Amino acid sequence: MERNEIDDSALELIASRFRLLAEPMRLKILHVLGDGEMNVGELVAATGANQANVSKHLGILLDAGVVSRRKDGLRSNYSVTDESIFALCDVVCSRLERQLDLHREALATIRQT
Amino acid sequence: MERNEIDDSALELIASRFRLLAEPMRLKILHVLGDGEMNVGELVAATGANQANVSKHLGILLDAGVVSRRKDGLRSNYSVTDESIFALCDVVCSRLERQLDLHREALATIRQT
DNA sequence: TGACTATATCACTATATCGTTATATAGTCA
DNA sequence: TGACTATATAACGATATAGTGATATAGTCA
Repeated sequence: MERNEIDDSALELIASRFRLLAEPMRLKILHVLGDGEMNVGELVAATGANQANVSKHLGILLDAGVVSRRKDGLRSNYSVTDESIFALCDVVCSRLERQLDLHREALATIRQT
Repeated sequence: MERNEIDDSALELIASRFRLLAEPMRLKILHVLGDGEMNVGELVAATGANQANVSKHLGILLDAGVVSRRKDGLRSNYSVTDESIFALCDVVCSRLERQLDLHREALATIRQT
């Protein structure tokens, strides 16, 4: 492997991590789970989504190792184990806010000329 | 809007930011652009991808405000304007490395028992 | 045991988007 | 002007995946 060349499988790995967060519903689930452990029923109520859909997304997050599952009788309790998720969202939010600020400034500048 | 409820359009905005980085080819282009401004031909050579494909991805990155374009005659020179991209990749890479370490440790533990 | 409940999974449709070929656009230079 | 070049765009097939209704699975409790 050449220096400064990037391994395609590494790229795919990184991309798949971002793909995980590229769905609004998964972001919503993770945000809700930020308050602490919750079972599927509670998540369905909190997100307003279909039970099958919530379960599917939880399965995807579980496979990726972002959340963990604690079974208790009929219930499945999920919680976030990968806190770096929140760091990523913070970076994105800050950047988006800054971008909006810049646009606002640009508009103001145009108006006053 | 309720407190602690998240606006769906905000979720979509954040998700779209992650979606931008959820493609190996775009990550490759951004990584190459990390070394400095480059035109499309150079990027085609550096990535080994099809010209139409590189142009399309550059267009997407441009629309998102992640890169900027400086036209010079026939050439289009692109450069990264949103450095937060690299911060995001760093967080993901660190986390992936850590996850691999944990798996390695787990395997080692099993072996020695 | 049998009715009931919570969750996971299956099968399916709808949609988004990647990569590609062909072509349009626009700048350069003889 | 006309041939040539660099980039952007259009059109299209292939693939991935989100959301949904139906159903399987497995635990609970009378």
